[in-house]
Amino acid sequence: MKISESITNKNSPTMGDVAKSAGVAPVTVSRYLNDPDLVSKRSKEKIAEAIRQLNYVPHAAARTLASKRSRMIGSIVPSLDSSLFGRTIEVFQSHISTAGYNLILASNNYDAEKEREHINQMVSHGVDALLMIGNSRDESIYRLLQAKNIPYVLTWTIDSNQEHPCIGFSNQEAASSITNYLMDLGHTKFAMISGHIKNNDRAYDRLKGVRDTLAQRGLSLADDNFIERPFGVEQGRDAFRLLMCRPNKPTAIICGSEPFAYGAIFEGKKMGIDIPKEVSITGFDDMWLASNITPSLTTVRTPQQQMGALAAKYLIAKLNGEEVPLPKPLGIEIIVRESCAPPF
Amino acid sequence: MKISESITNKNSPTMGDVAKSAGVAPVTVSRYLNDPDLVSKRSKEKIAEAIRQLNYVPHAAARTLASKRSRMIGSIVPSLDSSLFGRTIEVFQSHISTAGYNLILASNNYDAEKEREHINQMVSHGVDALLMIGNSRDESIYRLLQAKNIPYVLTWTIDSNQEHPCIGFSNQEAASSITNYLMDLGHTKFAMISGHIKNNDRAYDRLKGVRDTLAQRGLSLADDNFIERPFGVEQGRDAFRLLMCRPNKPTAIICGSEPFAYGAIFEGKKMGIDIPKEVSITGFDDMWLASNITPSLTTVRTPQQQMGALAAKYLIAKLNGEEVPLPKPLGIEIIVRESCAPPF
DNA sequence: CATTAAAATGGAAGCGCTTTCATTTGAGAC
DNA sequence: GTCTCAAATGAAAGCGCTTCCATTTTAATG
Repeated sequence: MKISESITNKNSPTMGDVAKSAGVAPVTVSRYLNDPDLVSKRSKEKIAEAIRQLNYVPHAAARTLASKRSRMIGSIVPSLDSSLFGRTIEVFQSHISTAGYNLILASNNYDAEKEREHINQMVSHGVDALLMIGNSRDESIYRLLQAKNIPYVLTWTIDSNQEHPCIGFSNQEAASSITNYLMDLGHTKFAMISGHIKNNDRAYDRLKGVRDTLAQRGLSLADDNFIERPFGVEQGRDAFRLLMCRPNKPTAIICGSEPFAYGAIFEGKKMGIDIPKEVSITGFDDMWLASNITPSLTTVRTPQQQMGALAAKYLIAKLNGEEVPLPKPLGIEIIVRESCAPPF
Repeated sequence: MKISESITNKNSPTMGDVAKSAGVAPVTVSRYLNDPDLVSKRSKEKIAEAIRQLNYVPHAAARTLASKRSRMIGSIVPSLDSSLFGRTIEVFQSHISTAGYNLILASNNYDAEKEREHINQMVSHGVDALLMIGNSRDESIYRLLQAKNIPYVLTWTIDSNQEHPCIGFSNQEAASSITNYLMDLGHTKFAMISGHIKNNDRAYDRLKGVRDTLAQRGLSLADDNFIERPFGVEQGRDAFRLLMCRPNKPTAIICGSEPFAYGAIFEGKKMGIDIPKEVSITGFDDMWLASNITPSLTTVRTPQQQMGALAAKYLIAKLNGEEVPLPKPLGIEIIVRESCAPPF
């Protein structure tokens, strides 16, 4: 598309202007834009020329109002501070953009009330579909979306009740796998560093996965070995120090989010604690640092980009009126590296 | 705001419905929404009640069409893959959200043509303002925005010609500072790992900063000591290996982007090259790893979040019709850590 | 060349809101 | 009570597009 200079004063040219200039009716221009097959070759050429000359840009709000389709898809993420959701969103945006949709994005800083407000605003803006992270939100939000007939999809989670379409993986299973892996190595004294459980089903499920799996072999997570913190490397450092200064140290620390694990490893180095000899550390997500850090991090690889791509495909298919099967949970994978060893 | 269930069928309630239910004219409801001071207390109460009962959500597209204000602000970033722009955007979004604006976001993957398309779409969507990164784009884009009277701001850059409002810092000066710092340490054999220069004024300016500053002391950057790569840790590793396998190794490597520096440090460890004894490494941006990595990274701290906040403030003031002075360049700061030392 | 169906086009209504301008209402001053 | 001015309200137009339905044109066929 070319952007040229012939823009008149304040007022942008409208479809009517294009029509006049091309010698056709406005409705023909509309068809040219929305379904070119309905327009003759001759008209097509004249219209194309007029559009170029006038530098016409269709008025999306008017289209939305008339057609009840905004060609916008909304998304609310908990944070853009790490690249975690950024990677999902980037892929998502790229896919929907190819299909002619725009992304309207908000970050809610892990605040449920803010999320609700953002969703409301997005509904008001007439988003055609919505991508959300996780499944910790009020029922009324889903009801609103259903009432307004807005397709939506939840990522980073699965919905065991099959009530909502999810493109994600089982956080519980993932946590379970990594717990089993550590128990297989011989660990019995566990700790977990986790994000805040409240309003965060991912964190909650991971905790549950750890607890249940431990229980299956008669173990448990002592209350003071479960540390809740806001996400971040520094918080991981703090938690690690707290844990390792205790008389009864854990031999394995499961981190519910990767930055915690990085923090633990950094702090271990500073404290002169050998990882994995003295304590094993696991991460969650497999971000780029995991393979580069020393010791490299044993972690769970989550399908960050795949979720973005599949979520986009799902929603677009839905918007095209196709019958889409409820997506299946995605697989996760334990990436074994150097940060874990049998307890000494 | 409460989201309740009483939504009728397909059709959402309109302002007319609210008006009827409240026993006032639609226009009064409009005033209630846009300028409540104009409405009597009695009407206010009735309208509030009606809105709650009907679960009315204003139709943003209709508002946009009628008022010529979309309450959306657009932004195009080169990438969301690292958290670099994510942090700026997160703060930006949070600020504009407080002022009642929504963010419409696209990532263009460092592709100029994609950016142009996205801008066009955003203009079409009637964004009230636009945030862009850097200053490498066709003049016609600026002309379009000016013609449409859409305020915009460029971040991560300054505009020496004062043609465009920028909230940023001088990449050239920043690069110059770090080069001087290294020269002061005694280095004479320099290399640089940089992102692709084309369509990236930030990368270009940093290179220029290095070259010019070197030249001031009679030094220069040998052509094959300048390595251009896509951004990323792996690329940093590759470039580092390439550089350090040469007969005539550099003693200082300036990285135009932080992930390159991380890659260099990781690869240095793998190759058994001592940083900073054998070679000094500098980064650019001061992301969270810089202080945690071993050796910790001497780098330039860029005001990532400040730019987001100031850009939001600037645009909102502009949209409120206030006279806003052209923002001044932001300061940068060299953060000295462990990754640099005098050449041996 | 008439006939018919399909392709291409146009007219008009209306999406849900804001804007402009006109009118009504209320409060205070004399 | 009457007058005045401000506050509060309303009626109507119209933002730029799409949708629905009707009409015209074209191409295909006997």
